[in-house]
Amino acid sequence: MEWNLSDNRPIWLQLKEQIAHGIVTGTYPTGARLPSVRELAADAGVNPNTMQRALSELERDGLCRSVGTMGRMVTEDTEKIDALRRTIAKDVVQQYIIGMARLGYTYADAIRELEEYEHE
Amino acid sequence: MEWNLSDNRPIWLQLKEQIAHGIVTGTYPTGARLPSVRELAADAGVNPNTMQRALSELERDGLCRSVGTMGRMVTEDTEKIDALRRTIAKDVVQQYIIGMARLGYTYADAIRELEEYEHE
Amino acid sequence: MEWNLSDNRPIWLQLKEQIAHGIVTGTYPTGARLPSVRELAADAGVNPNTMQRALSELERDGLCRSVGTMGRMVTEDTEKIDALRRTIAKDVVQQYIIGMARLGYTYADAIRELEEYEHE
Amino acid sequence: MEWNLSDNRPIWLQLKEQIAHGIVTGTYPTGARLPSVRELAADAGVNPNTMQRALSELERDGLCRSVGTMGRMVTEDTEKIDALRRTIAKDVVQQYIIGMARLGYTYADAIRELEEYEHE
DNA sequence: GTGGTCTAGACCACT
DNA sequence: GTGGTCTAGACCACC
Repeated sequence: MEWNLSDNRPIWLQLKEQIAHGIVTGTYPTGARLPSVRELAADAGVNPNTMQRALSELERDGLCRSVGTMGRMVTEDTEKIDALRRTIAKDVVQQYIIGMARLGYTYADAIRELEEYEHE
Repeated sequence: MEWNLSDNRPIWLQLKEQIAHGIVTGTYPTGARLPSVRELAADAGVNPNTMQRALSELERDGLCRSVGTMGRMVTEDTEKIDALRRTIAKDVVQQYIIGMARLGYTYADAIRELEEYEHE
Repeated sequence: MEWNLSDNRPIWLQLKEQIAHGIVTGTYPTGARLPSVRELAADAGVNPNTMQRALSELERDGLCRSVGTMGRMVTEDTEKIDALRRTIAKDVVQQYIIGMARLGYTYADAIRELEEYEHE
Repeated sequence: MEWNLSDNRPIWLQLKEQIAHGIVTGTYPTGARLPSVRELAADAGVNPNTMQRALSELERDGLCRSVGTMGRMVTEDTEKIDALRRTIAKDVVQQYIIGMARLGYTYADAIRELEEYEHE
């Protein structure tokens, strides 16, 4: 997994978001075992405690669960994962609108540019 | 200015892009003086040589020009800036499509989601 | 405040419960300022991080909120506090039933003993 | 046996109460041999002298007796044990009333809550 | 000074 | 080995 951490926002939050993204995109498939806290932490180059927090929050949202000494499993509740997908998509849409707005494009402009993209 | 540097692409390129973005969005208005290389480098936390390269490339694209001891000025060629705006917008559009595709959305889905966003 | 910590259960959980109890019983009145994390931690004889966690969880439940540099305030949502009171009461009732059951008393016995208590 | 010692009351008293509780609930059955003072003290993590005091008081109440080199035996006087059961039950009842009172419940409230518990 | 976050390192219980 | 918890100590942003 590729980790992209900027400061100015809590690292654990960014980790959580990126793991959630990985769950939705299939990096961590439904029902699969997640790497251990220590593995993930080493991979991302953060302290295990920080990664632990990210995973705890993820678990609180019902996206994974710990299975004792077996590690953590991605939830098998596909409805929950779909809900997450929609939430992330909403955010992508909003970021697109904001990005275009910063360039001086209105909401209508943003739609038009997107539609015109096909014809190229 | 807020610098957001990831490490898997050339730093100077990312710097160039972000300064270009600043020119388009008005952080560095048409005809205004850019901060010095050393200032920018210190602000971004990079080596002045790296920032120098970013600015040289920017100058090569005609988006700014050195005026001897006065530092660098943003171009006053609004047509050039508009072209840059359109280029960046194209990239934003493409990134949006890619982002949605990673979530499993087709091009048509991406348009629909964008159109539905207004109704919320 | 009197802290009563047993091991074999997470300390942060016990801290949270006891602060919640304090909110319901008026030790920390509605809308009042809570002592700082460091004060509470020193008072309870635990690490500030542990107390921090207890308070974060309390905040997540909407029972208090941080007000930047002003510290934490107990919520003013009396309905929420009443709900907490009912939750704690339920637990007290259950503990009573369990306690009596361990002594060999049935549920009906437990009620009878309670009713007879008045006549003494 | 699980020992739960708080520090604002004499340790020996708490030990005595908990052993008495164990006699009533069957952890130490009627007529059975109690563990040695040293065993009990080690288990509870207290000084043997403290445990010795707890057991002496218990013996003074007639709930157990030393049998020379054989250690201590729980009394076989079931009437005495039943009396103890009633005494402890009275205390449980009182603690329940106090606990509910701290939450703002009257004696009548405490009875009502207990009766309503069944219907859930 | 406040809350919040992060790191480092330790301990424990355990499908 | 795993997750979970706890401690110690540090840094930051905000007033």
